[in-house]
Amino acid sequence: MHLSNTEENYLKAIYKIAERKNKSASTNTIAKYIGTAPASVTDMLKRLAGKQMINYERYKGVTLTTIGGREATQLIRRHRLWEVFLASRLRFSWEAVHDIAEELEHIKSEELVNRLDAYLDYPKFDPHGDPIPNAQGKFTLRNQMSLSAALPGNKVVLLGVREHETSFLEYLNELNLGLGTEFTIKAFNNFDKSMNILVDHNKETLLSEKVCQILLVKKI
Amino acid sequence: MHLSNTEENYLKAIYKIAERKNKSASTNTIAKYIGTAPASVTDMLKRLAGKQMINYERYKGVTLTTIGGREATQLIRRHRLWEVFLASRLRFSWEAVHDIAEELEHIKSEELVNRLDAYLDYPKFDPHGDPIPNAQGKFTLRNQMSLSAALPGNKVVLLGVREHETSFLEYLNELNLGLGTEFTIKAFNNFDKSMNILVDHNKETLLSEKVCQILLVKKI
DNA sequence: TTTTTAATTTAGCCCAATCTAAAAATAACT
DNA sequence: AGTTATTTTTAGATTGGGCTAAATTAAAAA
Repeated sequence: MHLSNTEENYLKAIYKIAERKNKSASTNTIAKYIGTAPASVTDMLKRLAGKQMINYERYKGVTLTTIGGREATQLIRRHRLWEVFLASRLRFSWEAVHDIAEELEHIKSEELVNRLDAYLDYPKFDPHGDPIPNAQGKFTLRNQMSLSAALPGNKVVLLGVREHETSFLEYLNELNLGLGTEFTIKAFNNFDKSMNILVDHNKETLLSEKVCQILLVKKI
Repeated sequence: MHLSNTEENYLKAIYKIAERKNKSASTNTIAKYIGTAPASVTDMLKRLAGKQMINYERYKGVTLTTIGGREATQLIRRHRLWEVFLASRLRFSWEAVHDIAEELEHIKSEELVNRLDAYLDYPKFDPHGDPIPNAQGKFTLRNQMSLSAALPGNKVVLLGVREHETSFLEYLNELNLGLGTEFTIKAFNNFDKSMNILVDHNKETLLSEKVCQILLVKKI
């Protein structure tokens, strides 16, 4: 089944929304995610339903069908593999890879993505710590939790981020926080749910609640 | 100036036609090259003229403007660099790289193409022997001639091919002819302008006039 | 339960890129 | 030069992907 770039982007959006909210994706949510008018989303949902990619019933929100889910997973696989290529081979910084991979992910060649996978040595995680599905669509799971769930005194390592926006990643760079960075939680501030952490032995940093929720860590 | 993939393809077509025929490209020629109806070409030519990419006058054929030519050259640069990547890094065969590079060439990022160039060590020629323009758009020139111009007794090396179609390249593979292959011209057959060549010391091969015109060689 | 608000869909329009059929301009022949 | 053939352009339609404004349905509040 041939899908246009736009159709693929809708499937990815539906997949990600469902993943986050853990339920069917609504027209409005999709519109906000893609950045289009809700009316345009309705049109596209009808098309995707016609191609058996989603389960669509008027006013009820949508879910991916089996083949729709497979398409979305493969798209994510391509996106994240290209991110690894851009970061590890072309030396792009982690905040630069996302936008370029948004274009590269639409290149249509099974052979290409599998050869790229092999060339990169079958990486399991992308430069933001997100798992890369294998050719069968299976994700590698890992012990990780939101930083919000960690406690003062815990020593943790940063495994991933839930937000890929350039400005956010640049902010983390300024704080010397990158994948693999280890730090200690010095204090939890109950009134605003912010945290004080110690990264380099030399300076203590304040992280807002929002940032704590975005960071994925593991206790060490 | 933003150009759509389609607009870029038209510029590339005009560039290649002008290169071959050494004059302005006609509507019909472009239509045949792109594979669309002449009427569609006329529409597009008006749009490209509006964007100052071509010099267009009704019924007169078109030529690229300075900026149109620069766009075309950069597109060719991207195409050929991706071909090198696919062949040298991902181990694709020379007949497989063209179609995938047709998609990759449209990825819009100056930074990407320049980093790719560096990663590949600034290659000067692609897997079909075509020269790769540098970041300034300059092509590397080389002493080469069509095999048709070589004479019996000459020993030559294959430097390039003027035709990238999969089936043609597969045909060359069967004849053990690849870039860098050395062979001797045993005979020129005047009645049909075909040639007998000797590749591996073991077997003599007949090449038709058409094939001889397509192959680019250098005397050794 | 009725009313108000919010979400969703329909209706009608636009632009890019294509098409076919018909008209117009140029080129080729006799 | 005049007629025919070819090339190119115009006219009008179609499809994908989008829009706004208005209508409809579902959800929330009174």
